[in-house]
Amino acid sequence: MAGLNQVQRQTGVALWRQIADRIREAIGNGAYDETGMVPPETVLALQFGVNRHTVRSALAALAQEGIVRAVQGRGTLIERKERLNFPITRRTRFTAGIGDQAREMRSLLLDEVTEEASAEIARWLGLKPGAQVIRLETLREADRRPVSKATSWFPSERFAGIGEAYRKHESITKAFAELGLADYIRATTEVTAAHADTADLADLELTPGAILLIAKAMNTDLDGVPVQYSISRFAADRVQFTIEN
Amino acid sequence: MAGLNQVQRQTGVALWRQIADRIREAIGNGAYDETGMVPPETVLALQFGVNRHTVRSALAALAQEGIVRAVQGRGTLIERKERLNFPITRRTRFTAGIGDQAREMRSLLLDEVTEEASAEIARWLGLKPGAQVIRLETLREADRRPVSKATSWFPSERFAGIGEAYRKHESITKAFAELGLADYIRATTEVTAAHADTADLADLELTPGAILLIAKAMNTDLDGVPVQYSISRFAADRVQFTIEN
DNA sequence: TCCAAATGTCTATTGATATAGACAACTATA
DNA sequence: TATAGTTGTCTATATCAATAGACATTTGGA
Repeated sequence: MAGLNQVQRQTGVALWRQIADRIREAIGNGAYDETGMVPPETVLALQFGVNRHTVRSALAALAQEGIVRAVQGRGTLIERKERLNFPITRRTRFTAGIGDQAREMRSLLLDEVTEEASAEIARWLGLKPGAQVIRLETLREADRRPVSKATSWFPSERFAGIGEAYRKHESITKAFAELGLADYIRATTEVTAAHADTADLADLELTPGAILLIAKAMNTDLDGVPVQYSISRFAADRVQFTIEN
Repeated sequence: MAGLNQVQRQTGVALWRQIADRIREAIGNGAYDETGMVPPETVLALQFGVNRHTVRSALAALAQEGIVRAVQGRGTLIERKERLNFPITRRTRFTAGIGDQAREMRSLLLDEVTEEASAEIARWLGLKPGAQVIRLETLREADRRPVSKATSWFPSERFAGIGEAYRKHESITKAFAELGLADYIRATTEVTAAHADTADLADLELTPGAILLIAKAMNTDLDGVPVQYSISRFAADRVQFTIEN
């Protein structure tokens, strides 16, 4: 519980938002698991050193997100807490990696575009700048809650029709298989964190100030030839990455 | 440059702070590298759709952080942009990993405590709960800028005196070597992201709302016996992790 | 030397944020 | 069926955040 009662003033971040962020994280970390409830508003106000109304603003925001539900006379109940574990290995696959952590996994194809590779994409895929690549915009959900949004690039020639295959199977692995690539390997992953921009806020159903874990990944076939480069943006309060060496 | 002009109102995060965060990130991503300057205030105000005074608040905050410096009549110069790359492999070592990305690396020992292992720490280190462990609190700096703050636990019996050794060498690797452990391996790393709490804000010289990349790591000796468990908190706008498989 | 372009400063006004206090409404339980 | 404990609602006030406009000051180049 220590470290929870820390908020700062005049920083451009409203107190109610700082408090909402702290409570959301505390819930995710399993504090309050014994009671299944958030402490009373008066107690939280005392802990954070703010007025009860300020705490109420924070709880209202969390209720809006569906994380808690206030019941007059009883208290504020915790509705949902989840943090998926996403292992990163040579054999990283999104759907299989989530496995039984969610009952229902969905992968939606938002957009498919054939375009010329930028310098960066060409470098990652080992192509000449300006070579044709297929770009897929995808959204992944676990139990109907958006988990990540990804942009993926594929060499156009080798993987023509991957968009259609992905839409059908809702899986990169199966789409690759349909196009004759039976196996592939995660070569590199770069992880950073940043604030969500407006588009991500909307697609991932987040609130401003929310954090994204960003994974830039390159997959190769068994011969080491790049087959996919992707930039995935994960809602940081819903996932963690695990790297096993 | 796309996606830069996105701010939201009435979210508990002041516009000037949202704008400051976006500009800081844009600088880190190498936008503005051609000129070495941030666009004029009037241009930024137009891009973000806010008043020029609001942009000035954002730039004032960045100037306070030492990232930009405004010069009347000329413009706003970029003073500093850095994002260290931190590779995560079986042979992950902090100091060697940063390598030549910084001229000067420092590792400070803030605190050393011998305590009983919590259930979680005992599990990670393969000890019985309540076994004696040594906890080190450390702060790492690159070119005098704090990069990460870490809490590490070691089996007390095997690594008595590691605090002193670390203080002397400013390196876990060298401290291990002095205590007879010539080599070790990074077994697992868990990566999450969260908002910085007050203690981290102070130690890492961040502003509220700042993001941390959090790496929970376990190192073993060559026989697979755990030798260290650590929780490191990195300033997200100063680092990225790279996982090579 | 002048002028365009940029940052610096000031005043005024509006809306969002935070505090303060009082009381109503509801729940569970003694 | 009281009553303690909790959330819900209302009013009032002070401070911060954002907009708006005007003008000063500095720089660099035509």
